[in-house]
Amino acid sequence: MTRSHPLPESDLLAADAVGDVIEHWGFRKALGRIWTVLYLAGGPLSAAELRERLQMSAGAVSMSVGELQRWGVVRRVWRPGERKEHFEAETDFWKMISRVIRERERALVSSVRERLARACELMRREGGDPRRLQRARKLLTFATVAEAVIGSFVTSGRADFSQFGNLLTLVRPAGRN
Amino acid sequence: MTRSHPLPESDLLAADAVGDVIEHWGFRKALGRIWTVLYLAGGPLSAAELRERLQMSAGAVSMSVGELQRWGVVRRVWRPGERKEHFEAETDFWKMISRVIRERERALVSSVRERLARACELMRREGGDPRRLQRARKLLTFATVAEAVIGSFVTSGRADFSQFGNLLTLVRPAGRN
DNA sequence: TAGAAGTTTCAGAAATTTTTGAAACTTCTG
DNA sequence: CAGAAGTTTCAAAAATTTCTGAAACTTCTA
Repeated sequence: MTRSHPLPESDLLAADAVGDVIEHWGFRKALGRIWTVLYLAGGPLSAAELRERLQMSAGAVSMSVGELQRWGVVRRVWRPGERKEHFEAETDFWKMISRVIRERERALVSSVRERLARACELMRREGGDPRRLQRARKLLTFATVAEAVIGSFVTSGRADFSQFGNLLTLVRPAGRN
Repeated sequence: MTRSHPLPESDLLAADAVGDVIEHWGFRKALGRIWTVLYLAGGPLSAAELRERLQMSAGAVSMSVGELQRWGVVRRVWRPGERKEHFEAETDFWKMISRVIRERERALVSSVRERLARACELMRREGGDPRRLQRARKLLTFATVAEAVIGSFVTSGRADFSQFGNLLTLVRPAGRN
């Protein structure tokens, strides 16, 4: 049985900070806190330990580690002789970030691009003010560029966007830099 | 009085797509829809027109355009002879994006960096497993790099991250790419 | 294989966010 | 200056998200 283990202040601070980042990325704050506690722990913890340290219900821990696993951010590990499941944090930041971008950001931007394309097509057929269509096309171009940038970011494994400089400029009005 | 003007399907499609992007960035979906309607309209619209086209309450329109103005994404324009206020969309994508990043993303990452630094400091004093401190420091390094990258992005006006390649690598484990 | 240990599920509770609608307020006009 | 037109504010309602806790389920052990 696990001894009581009131998370030290320093861990709380870090976990909460990471929680904010993760929330900003559209996940539940709890996911970020759990990952951080596992990461700082340096080794696998059981669901019960997480529960205890983060004061969550059994259900919340179960759902959260489930989601974290689906995102490849936490792994389930088997400890010989232990009855409980244990969980450990993925430590490769790049792996985690690129996966989220690949699966989520990409899906969003591609869906947006598709819908904008459909909107342009509709407008074209409807006829009417050509400048309106022009503006819609500008939105579409932007989405297309964004998609390309994200794709390159994910596949190159590098945060080097310079090759897209001209495309980005394309979208911006003439002036400035 | 404004004639009824049921937003064409194409506009709805586009507005909703942009709404999703904006929601992803942590704003209300309605803000994205309003901006898009204004953007596609190509010229100023009154609150009543927005209200009508987007089927929102007077209060919601007022609050939304207020927020959009605070973010510099929509401007209030005065039309001589008109009693109503009118609003028009900012059209410089870069201006809008960089401002949001400057004011919001930056605030987040800097707050996170500060808190992580505080957590490291606490850990150092508390003593205990030095590897734990090491891990916390790694988080801090990452936040510091992220802050630098964002800063450069905003000030250079360019999506060129290449100069940070080595720093990013610093944070990643040895292997790969 | 009975039962203990551990985990997942999910309906409802709680918390949070967003919207409404109407009153208060402001600004114009005759 | 009275009142009409337009806008903002904000408390309460509605919608949405997240969490809880207990029952159902699974897996291991004796």
